[in-house]
Parts: sequence; C-alpha cells; structure tokens
Amino acid sequence: MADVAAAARVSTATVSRVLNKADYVKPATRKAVEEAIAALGYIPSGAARSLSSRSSRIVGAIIPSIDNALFAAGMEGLQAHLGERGYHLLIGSSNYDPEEEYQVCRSFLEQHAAGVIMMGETHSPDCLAVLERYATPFVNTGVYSPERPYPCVGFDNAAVVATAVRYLLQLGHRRFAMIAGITADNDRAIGRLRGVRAELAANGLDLPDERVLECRYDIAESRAAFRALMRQPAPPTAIVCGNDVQGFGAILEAQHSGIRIPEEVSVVGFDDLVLSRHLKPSLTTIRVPTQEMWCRAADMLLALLGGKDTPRALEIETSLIVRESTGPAPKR
Amino acid sequence: MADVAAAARVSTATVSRVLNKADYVKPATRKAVEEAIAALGYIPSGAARSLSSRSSRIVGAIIPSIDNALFAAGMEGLQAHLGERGYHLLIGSSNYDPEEEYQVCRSFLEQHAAGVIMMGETHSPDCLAVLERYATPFVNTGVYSPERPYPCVGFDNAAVVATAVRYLLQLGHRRFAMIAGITADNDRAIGRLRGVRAELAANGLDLPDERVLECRYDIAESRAAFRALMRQPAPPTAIVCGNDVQGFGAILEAQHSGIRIPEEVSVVGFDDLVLSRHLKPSLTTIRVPTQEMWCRAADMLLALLGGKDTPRALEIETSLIVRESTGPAPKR
DNA sequence: CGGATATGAGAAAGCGATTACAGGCATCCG
DNA sequence: CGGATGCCTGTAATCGCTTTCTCATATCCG
Repeated sequence: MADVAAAARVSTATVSRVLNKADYVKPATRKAVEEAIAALGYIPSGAARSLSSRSSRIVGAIIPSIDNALFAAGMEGLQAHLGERGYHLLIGSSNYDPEEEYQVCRSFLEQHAAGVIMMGETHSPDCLAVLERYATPFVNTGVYSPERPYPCVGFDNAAVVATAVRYLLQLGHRRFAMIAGITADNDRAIGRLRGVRAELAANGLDLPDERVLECRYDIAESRAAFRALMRQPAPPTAIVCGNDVQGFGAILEAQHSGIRIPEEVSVVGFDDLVLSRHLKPSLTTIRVPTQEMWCRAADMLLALLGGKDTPRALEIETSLIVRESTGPAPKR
Repeated sequence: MADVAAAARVSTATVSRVLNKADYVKPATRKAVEEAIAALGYIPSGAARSLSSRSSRIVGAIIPSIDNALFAAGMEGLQAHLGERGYHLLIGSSNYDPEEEYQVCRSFLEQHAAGVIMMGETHSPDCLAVLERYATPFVNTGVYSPERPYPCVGFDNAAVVATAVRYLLQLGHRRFAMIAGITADNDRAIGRLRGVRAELAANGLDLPDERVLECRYDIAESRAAFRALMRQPAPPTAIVCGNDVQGFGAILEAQHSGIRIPEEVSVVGFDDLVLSRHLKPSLTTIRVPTQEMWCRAADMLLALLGGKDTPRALEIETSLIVRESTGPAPKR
C-alpha cells in the first residue's frame, strides 16, 4: 500500500479512501491512485483490512455435505449472490455431526467471519455459545420456526411433506412406508418423518416402525431400503422418501427388479433435483427453491450485519410437483 | 490473547509459543496457558496471524462449477485432506471462464492464500502474472503435461479417452459420434475430443463434424444432443460422451425414446459418477479417482509450500469400467 | 565452585491496512 | 478583507498476533 501511495504521491490514508469508495477524494487524486494500483498490480490484504477495521466481508456457510447436488446448487447460488454484494463465501461441511459443525464454526470465527449460515436448527451448545461470545450473527436455513428465537429461512418440513401425503391419500393409498434420512441430529429428517406420521394419523392411518427405514442419502442404501420394503409380506402401495436421492434409489431399484412404478407402488421424493424430471418414470417430488432459500438467508444475514431491521423468520414457498412416479393405489 | 496471557500469568509471546507448538515451553507453563485458553473460549485471529507471520494456512481451489457431482466430491475430499493438515480450504468457481477464474484467484490472494489449485492448464495471462507477483505457488489438476513448466496432477485426457475408443473398436464399432463438452477455454474437453479423433484416425476412421455435438454438462442438453445424433440418416453405433452427465443424458433419452442401449448404440461416459453404476443400463465409463487426484494435488502444493522437493507432474491412474451401456456393434 | 551452555520467558518491533484527528487551502459571506 | 466553512489530505495510533532480541535462571563440567 505504501508503494501505491508513493507512486500516486499521496498518503496511505488516501489510498485507503479510494479503496473504500467512501469519503471525499478529489477526482484527480482518485484517478492517480487507481492508476498506481493498476500499474503495480496491487491487491489489498484482506487480513490487514479485517484486523484494522474489525470487520470482514466474509460469510461462512455450513452444510452437511458438499457432495450432495442440493447443497452444491445452493452454494453455487449463494456464492454468486454474496459475490455481487462484495462478500466472500467460506464453505464448510459438518457431515451431519453437531461436533463437526462446531469445529467448522470455530474455523470460520478464526477467519473473522462476519456471519454464519447453517443448515437446520440443531446445533451444539458450544457452537451457539461461541457464536454468541464473538457476537457473530447467524441464520438457520431449511427450517421455519418463527416461534424460536433464532433467525431462520426455510419451510416447515412436517407441513410440507404432509401435502405429498395428502395427495397420495387422495389417490387412494392406505398402506404407506417411508424411506427416511438418518434422523439422529437432523431436524429436517425428523420433521419429515413426523409430518408423514401426523398426516396419516389425522386420517386414521398408522405408519408402523417396520415400514420406516432410515438410511443415508445414498443411492445404494436407498435401493436396498426399497427392496426390503417391497419384499415385506404386505408391501406398501406408497413410499415417501426423505429426499430425491432416496427417490432415485427407489426408482432405479424398481427398474432393476422389475417392479412397476406407479402401477405397483407410488414414490415421492423431496427437493426436486435436476435428475428427477429425467428419470423414467420421472419422480413426483416437492420442489424446494434452494438457491433462493440460501440467497434469502444471505440477505437476512447481511441485514442483521448492517443493523437493518428484518423479519427474523422467512418462509420459503415449496410446491408439490406431480410427475409419473405416483398414481392411483393398486386394487387389492 | 492478552487476556489469556494475563489469566495464565505469562506474556503473550508465551501464549503464541503454546499455540504454535514450537519452541521451548515448560510443560507446566503450557498447561496453564492451555487452561486459560479453554476457560476463556479464546479463538486466535487468523487475520492477525497471517499478517504477522506473513503466511497463512489457506489453500484456494478453483473449479469450473460447484454444482457438478464430480467437483463436489473432489472438494469434499480435499477439504477433509487439508483439514487434517491444519489447512483451510477456500472454494471458488470459474464457470469455465478464464476471466472469472482470474477474479477468483485475486480474491484468494486477497485472503492471503498460501497456494492455489486450479482445474486444467488454460489460465488467463493476468492470472498467471498475479500468482507470480505474489509468489503464490499453484498446481493444475485434471491434466498431465510433464513437458510444461507448471506443476500438475492428473492424466492425459486424450490418451485416456483413447482407451475407451479402442474398446469400442474391438467391439466392432466403426461409426462413431461424440457428445463433447464445450471446448472453448476447456483443455480437458479439447483433449478428449482430440483423443477420440486421433484414435479413430489411427484406425483409418473419420469423425466428421456433423457427428460431434458440443453441449454443456447438463442432462437436458445432452438428451437433445443424443436425440439429434440418433435422428441422423446414418446414426452412429457408438457415442463417446465428454463426461458421465452427458452419458446420463444419452441413456435417459434412450429410455424415453425407446432406443435400446447397447443393442442399437453403445454409449461411454467419463468420470464414473456414483449414478453411473445404478442407471439401467449402467454406464460404461472411465473411472477417475477424483478425490485422490485433488488430495495428491494438495500434497504437491504443500510440498511446494514447504520447500520440500516433489515431482512437478504426477499422473493419476484411470481405468475403463465396462458396464452395460456398451456392446457389440449392431449388424447393418 | 565458577563460568560456559542450555533452557524458558518477556519486551518490543513490525505485518498492512483503517480511521480518528488535525490541518491546509479555497471559497464564500457579511 | 477577515474569518467561517467545507472539502480534501496527511499523521499516527491501532487492530491481534508472530518473532527477534534479550535476559534470567537452571544445569553442567572441569
């Protein structure tokens, strides 16, 4: 910076003013500084900046796994969105483990993250404590709980999945099963399971434990789960999956084992990944505008950061996308 | 840090020594400091650290797109690998544009990245210049060019794709087509196209322009490309795809339009994504150990950083995975 | 037992920015 | 024409840490 200042024959303070757009700087001076910057190929030091200004333009996002089309798409959108606003995105993955989430969070704070966006609302006490201690605001995504004190952007997983269940009920299905995500420490997975149970109960139906299989969001495991469900003495006529990847597993396993979807069994997913519309049969699912969700979460976080007032809970609209994997319940 | 020092009744210098593992610190002193750190929930400032030590434990990775299963998996592995070594990973996407790559690179340098890993070997001159100016080492991945001066970890795309072509030739195929990635500014896509052309030429076969369709790594576009190829007056009997996503497009389009794979046409992909083995028919492809590639690239970068000597070009082993999407050329 | 040699810890000078605070110089007004 | 005002720019302290000196103490050896 001193080099730039010398080249432009000004002080470093003036260079700083040019860099930070603010304040009064005579156009001629500004031009001279900008030329010096360009000529020297100068890149300001983010470290020195955030040290000196006690603020960084860094936002951290913690997702369960980068290797998941849903989160990857979200990060792609979030990065672009933050980039346009002059912020940098730090990405970390928690592997669905609150302890890992806490560690990632610490590393973000080490980097002076101005704010953090996390998936879900189940966080370790340590994590919340450290965010509190460093006065770092955060937003939960993928969940909508206006009654809780934490800012969130998302939807009510239980309520949303219930719409899919209602649709299946209308089609005449009475024997349901669920391929659920691992519910341990995963409020979204828990919510979806609870939503299915509740909606069925409201209609006088039961979802017995043997028809709820938990597995990871992984095609091979989901295929195995689907196979196991369909081999039961009285197989379900409708299977609700925790997300689209599990839905893919069901459809692909059906293709391999000759089970006809939706004639023998209907399948619904959750998320509406790109592939869902292309499989055969295409997958009925819940569309979640992921990128929008992350961008709105970023907006909320930036508002919190800027001291602007903002609603502390934002509901994201989802919709049921009916495709080929669901149909009338087979006659028995 | 001063608080910690006060609590442990030592100087900040000693706290620093404890934090940085090195130097002589009496066990009792070390223990006192560590307890103070824990008690106060102290997190050292990465900014101050890298400012003061003129070095950071940050590595930047620039990939074309986060929203691509291949790169996402790579980043997942890379992050874990770097994390184990006490490094942080910064991820940026270039959107296949050298100018964007340059901008991402600048932002990494702003954050004092100690080194950078980039995809491919086609970079803007500005990008190379700025890395040079800030004495920041980098490694190219996904390519193997020992004759070039830049460190790289990957494979020879042309040579690797040629193995798939040879396999198809053995099956009796003579009329080839290719669904290639967009070749502009993409040396991997160019290499794969060149490899197919060269291997065919070596066998006296031609790959006319009308049987080479470029499209993005996107299922919808690839489906359209497959459809277009199969509607030609004399459709190909073998289609080489630029990557697995394009292969998925081919298989899914075939499912929808009733074209039988491999009876009517054989399809090969590239990368071996998880889905490839689960589709029906499953996709013959080239397996690329992505995570290993990125981790080896990280190792090379860290060696460069640490001044250790290391080969400056490392070849990653790939292999042809034969599955159901390829078969003998149909009799005409 | 005295002086050389390790060993452990502190003082203080930066690292590269930001930002009060201060001040120069036109301009403007009475 | 003098002083107030406002625009622009510079000086220097500061951010939280690392790291070089420096020094005190403990250890060792002849």
